[in-house]
Amino acid sequence: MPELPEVETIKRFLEKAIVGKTIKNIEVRKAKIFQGKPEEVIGRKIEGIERRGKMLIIKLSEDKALVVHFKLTGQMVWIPRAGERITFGHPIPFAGTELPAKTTHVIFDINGGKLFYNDLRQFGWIKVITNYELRITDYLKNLGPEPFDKEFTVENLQRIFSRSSKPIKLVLMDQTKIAGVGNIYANEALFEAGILPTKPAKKLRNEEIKKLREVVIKVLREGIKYGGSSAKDEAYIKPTGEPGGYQQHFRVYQRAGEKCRKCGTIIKRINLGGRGTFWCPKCQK
DNA sequence: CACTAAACCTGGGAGC
DNA sequence: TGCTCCCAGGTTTAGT
Repeated sequence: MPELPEVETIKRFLEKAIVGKTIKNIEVRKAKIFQGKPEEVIGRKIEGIERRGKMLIIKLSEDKALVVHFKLTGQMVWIPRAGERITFGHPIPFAGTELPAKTTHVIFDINGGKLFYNDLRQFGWIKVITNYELRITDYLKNLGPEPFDKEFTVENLQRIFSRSSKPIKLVLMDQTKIAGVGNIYANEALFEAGILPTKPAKKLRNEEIKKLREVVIKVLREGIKYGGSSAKDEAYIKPTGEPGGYQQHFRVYQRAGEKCRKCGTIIKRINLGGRGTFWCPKCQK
């Protein structure tokens, strides 16, 4: 799912919707998704929402936090309590259906409304951890730099790329090297940079690395601006229940057989590292 | 060590 | 209708 822009969209919404409120109850409908004890969370106040890579972190009072990974099809939908004044967003109950849906696996009862965790393919998870574990736990500690942070420099990327002969697309998507870039934004960034997805990372010229850094930031910002990508209904939607809009702007992703928006050449598709990989044979070298 | 395929799940859509 | 196959915003693990 959700890559950096989608998780960031969820983060920004939840900051407005639930920070300062208290978790009154949790209903766990699928035990493997909620990893921890509900009683360690019930009664705690939501103090802040953070994002690291593709993970959402909900900071709670008394040294606890929830870490959420949405994987491919995780969603969080906020439904305000009846009568609750809605000051932003326009909640649509899950594209017209009632919540909980059959894909709803965890329900947070929060004063002011309910937060639903839906996940069609059930790959995602929610972990309850302490702030200490937040600092040392490997799935957070081993992440590479955030594309919007100051460590995301050309020099760092030169070092990272020079050490790998793997296709550049696989390196872009390696979370231990760069945090938050997934299949959609890797495909889109490589098109914008004019670089073949299969080009070995160590063969990128300095000019290409400089350009790639810029367009990674650019496509992620665009994704956030449009509220993320909702290429399919059952995967990512915004916490309001509405789809994101970035799929309208895809340059190559899932456009195999269609014309390149820049030059008209037919977009190609191959399987690279088990993932659909799309590119324009004329614009990307 | 590097690379690939399978696993975890539930669909939607195309083709026959 | 229905069957088979491929596809899907991610990551880990087993196998070569």
